[in-house]
Formats: sequence, C-alpha cells, structure tokens
Amino acid sequence: MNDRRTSFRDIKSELERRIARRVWPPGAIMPGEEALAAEFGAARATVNRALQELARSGLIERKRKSGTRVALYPVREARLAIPLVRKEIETKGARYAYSLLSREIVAAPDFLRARLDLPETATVLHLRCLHLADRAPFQYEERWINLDAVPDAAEEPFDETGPNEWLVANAPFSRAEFVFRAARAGREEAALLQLVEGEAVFVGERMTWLADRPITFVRMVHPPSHRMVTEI
Amino acid sequence: MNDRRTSFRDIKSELERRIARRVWPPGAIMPGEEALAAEFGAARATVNRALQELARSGLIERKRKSGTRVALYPVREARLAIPLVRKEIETKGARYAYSLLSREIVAAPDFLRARLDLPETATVLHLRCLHLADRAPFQYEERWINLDAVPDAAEEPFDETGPNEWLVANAPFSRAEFVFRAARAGREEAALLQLVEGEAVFVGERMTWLADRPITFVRMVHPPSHRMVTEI
DNA sequence: AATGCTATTATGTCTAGACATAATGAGTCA
DNA sequence: TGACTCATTATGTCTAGACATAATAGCATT
Repeated sequence: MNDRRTSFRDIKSELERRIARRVWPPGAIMPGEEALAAEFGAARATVNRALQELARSGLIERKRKSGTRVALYPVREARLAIPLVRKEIETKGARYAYSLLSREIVAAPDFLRARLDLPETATVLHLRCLHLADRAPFQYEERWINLDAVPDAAEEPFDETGPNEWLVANAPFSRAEFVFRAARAGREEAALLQLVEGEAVFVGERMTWLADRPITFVRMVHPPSHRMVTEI
Repeated sequence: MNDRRTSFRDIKSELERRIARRVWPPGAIMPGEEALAAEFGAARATVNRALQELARSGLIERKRKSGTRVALYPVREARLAIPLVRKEIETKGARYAYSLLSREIVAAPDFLRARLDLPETATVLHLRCLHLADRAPFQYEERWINLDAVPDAAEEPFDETGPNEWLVANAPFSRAEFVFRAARAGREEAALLQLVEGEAVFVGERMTWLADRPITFVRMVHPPSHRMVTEI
C-alpha cells in the first residue's frame, strides 16, 4: 500500500467539497492555515498552496490578518482557449483556407496609437486577411503589427500563412487583452463574409504586449452563425 | 538599507524579459531550475514558482527530465470572469436596478429538453427579467430553472432580486457550459432593450449542472454597446 | 471624539533539504 | 531485433522553520 502524503490537491478538493456541502457557508470564515495544516497533518506551505489556488479560482477570498472566507458571490471563471483560427477550423473537421487581402506599411493611425499607447512616430504593418472553412468565409481579420517591437514582420509576405501563425512562433507575448462584442456588418465586411449589410457579426479584438511593449492589435469578425463556446 | 531577497516575481519578470529579447528563442531549452537558482542566488523552490507561473500562462512548456523550453505555439487561455450582473454593473460605478417581467411554471419546452437533456415530464420555472444600469437597459435575462433539481425555486417570488443571485447562494453547480454569439434583436428584445428591431445584440447562454443534474439554462441579451473584456 | 502609536495576527514568501515521479537512454537478455 | 530493466535527470511536491507585510484592534494621547 502506498500511503502517500496528503497532497495540496487532496486538501484543495476536500475544502471544495466542504464549501459545496456548506460546512462553511458563503461568507463564513474558514479556519486559518495553521489549524488546517494541523487537521490535515500537512505543512502550512502545503495548505497555503491549496488555499491560494482556491482563491485564484474565485471560490474563497483571503486577506492578511482578517483570514480566509468563502466568497459570497463567487466569481466563476471559465477558461477560454484562444486557438489559432486554422486549428479551430481543422478541429471542426473543415478544410482551412487563407487569403491575404492587403498588406501595407503605414504610420500608426490615431485609434491604434490610443489603444496600444504607441508613440507618434510609430510605423505599423497593416494586414487584412480572410480565413475560410470549407470555402465559406469564417473570419475576417484586420491586424496591425508594431514594427518597432517586431521589425522582422516587415520582411514577411504573409501571402501563404496568416500573421497569427507567424507571430505565435516569432513574437511571444506576456500580456493580452480581449474584447468581445456584437456589431453590425459594414459594407466591406458584409461583402467579404457574404452577408447582408447590417447583419449582426461577432467581433473579437485582441491586444498583446510583451513586457509592456505593444506587439499587435487584431480585429476578428465572424458571421452570426459563429459560436464561441467554453465550459467549466 | 533593506536589500530584500530576490522574489519569485523578480525572477519571473527577468525570465520574461529574456524570452522577449530572444535570449532564449521560441523552442529553445532554458537552463534548469538548479542553474537558475544558482544564478539568481535563490532557492530552487523560488525559481520553481516563477517557472510554474510562466508555464501556467503558456509562455513556456515544462516536462520532467526533458527540461523547460520556450513555447513554440503558446496555447493561450484567457480566464473569463463571469460575475453577477449586479456586481458587473456596480463595478462600473453605475446604479443597479432589477425588474421581473414574468414568472410562470410550465412544462419544459422542447428546445430546453434537448439542450439540458430533460425528461418529458419535467416542469420548469420560466423567468423573464431586466437588469438596468443607471436606468438604462443593460441585460435582458430569460431563464429556465429545472424544478426537479431545485424545487425550492418554486417558492421564490424573484420580484426583488434576480434569480442568479438566489441560485448562486442556493444551488451550486459543478459544471457549466457557455455560448457567446451575436444575433439580431427580435421585436420584443428590441423593445425591452430600447433598440431598433434588427439591431445587433450580444447573446450569452449558460447551462449549469450539479453532478449531471441539469440546474438552469439562461439566455442573456445585451445591447450592442456591451463589451465583454478579459485579459491574460 | 479624533488621532496616532503599537502589539497582534493571519497570510505571503523564502530557504534548505528531502523524496516522488515521469521521461529518457543505455545496457541486458531472449 | 525487440522487449525489458535500470540508472539518470529535471521537474514536482512536501516539510519545517523563518522572516515579511498588511490589516486590525486596543491603548494612549490630544
């Protein structure tokens, strides 16, 4: 028999169970790390790790001196995987195709400078692409790449593979910000996605930074049939 | 002078910086924990924590025996916080208001039986509510609660506070599925959200289960000004 | 009553050392 | 050649003890 030591996972799931069974109802203060460590026969650091993970997932709230309490309104977190468009399409069993619509190096437009906090002198690579699934338009991508941060991008044609694939392999990021919203298709978007103008489109925007240097901003427009799905 | 010890945060950001500067390009193997610990003059556990956090954020990949390498195709996961509508509105500094539009107990409609995998005999509580931020419509909520799983809900009037607040405190869930999409506002939705019919709305749908028992299905409709924001 | 100091307390983080475990590769045997 | 065993190695986790830090409560002072 392998009597393993109690792991932080065991402690974590036992605490989860107790919270679910309302041994500690929402808002209640839980025992301190010291007490839990004694109960589980583990070191305080082990209990600490379990509690920190629970706090990160939003189930409990911790404050120095005050102690640890079960969250009153647990902010549940869904993990939203952000795959490459190509992978996303291939996962659905459809054939992926890509086409580059335009490519130009320009001074950063005002809205972009504001969004990414770029200097006046910044030049960017502006790309417009279309991603298709089984010949049907799947995503219209409009992207700006900060050439000060990623000068190599200026040498890339991006005519065979999309800029996301290249960036993923060549310009890692440490921070990203996502915005999702609904909008009406403009004339150009509608034409590209084969929609009626004014149709509802699902828009995702992403900004990425690497150690506070802005890397890229991308707008991804999907037809209304698109579903963004996730689960806990 | 207080020459503080090097923290796992310092190590983490220094490693991030080096990855950014391509000291270790994507795919490259980084030094082992032991070596990094020696370099930074810290304990291995401290380096370990920094590396684990970087791995969790997707920037690096770790494997026993093989070592740690900079991710080639970082599969990034955004954490999507799903707060209570009320909290969401209050966080923005707006005044929250709620109103119940209708409440009835009915046999589960077909589409719902299919979505939640309910038996033919299932009865559900059907609620329609409106959430307002500073008197402006913020979210139209249409909800079905499985009364077989949550019988107490039948006793609740839901005229003062919304069903989500009650459920959060009274019916925990273990699994949830989310769908986000764009759609055009129907006549009723448009009227309630004070929009023109056919306007683009942001729709979120959520299904929850507790140990495989379906709890509730909710459709949340937002006006096009709505932004769902998250970051890594 | 209001303010400021101080002790207390629970969490946050670090260290040093240990054992656990997965993955690899080399060596052994049929 | 192929299957198996075993040593090696880097990460994964745990322990015990220590100091750091934020937040609080109580006390003293104004």
